[in-house]
Amino acid sequence: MQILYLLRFPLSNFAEQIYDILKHKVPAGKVTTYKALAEAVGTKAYRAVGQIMNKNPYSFLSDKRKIPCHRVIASDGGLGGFAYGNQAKINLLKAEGVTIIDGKIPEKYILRKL
DNA sequence: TATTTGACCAAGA
DNA sequence: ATCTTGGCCAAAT
Repeated sequence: MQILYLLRFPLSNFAEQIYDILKHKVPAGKVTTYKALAEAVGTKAYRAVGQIMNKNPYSFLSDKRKIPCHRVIASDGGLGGFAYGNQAKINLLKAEGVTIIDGKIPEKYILRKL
């Protein structure tokens, strides 16, 4: 059954690495950036990271693996996007203790090196 | 194989 | 503090 799941949601090595790093190095109460994730894998594909978050098969709603894609924000402290709507992203972050000031995430919450 | 598409980023004649 | 522009590159088409 595991194999069927993988066939249904084939992961490139790139996406898999991003998910893994995000899942293991960004705890609740902290956030990271698209850029930091890309760099952690040794690439400048910042935008590709966003696409991967958008389409990730491990929806935090339906899958137990719960890749915390709501903890990924833009490099300038802005929210970035969220597949289920930005308000949902804000709510999740707030629930984890991340306060948003004036639409931006304060620097103290951001992990820029992974 | 070629072109288009982004939840991006940095710089600014 | 905004807005624009050119660059970036994996995935999707």
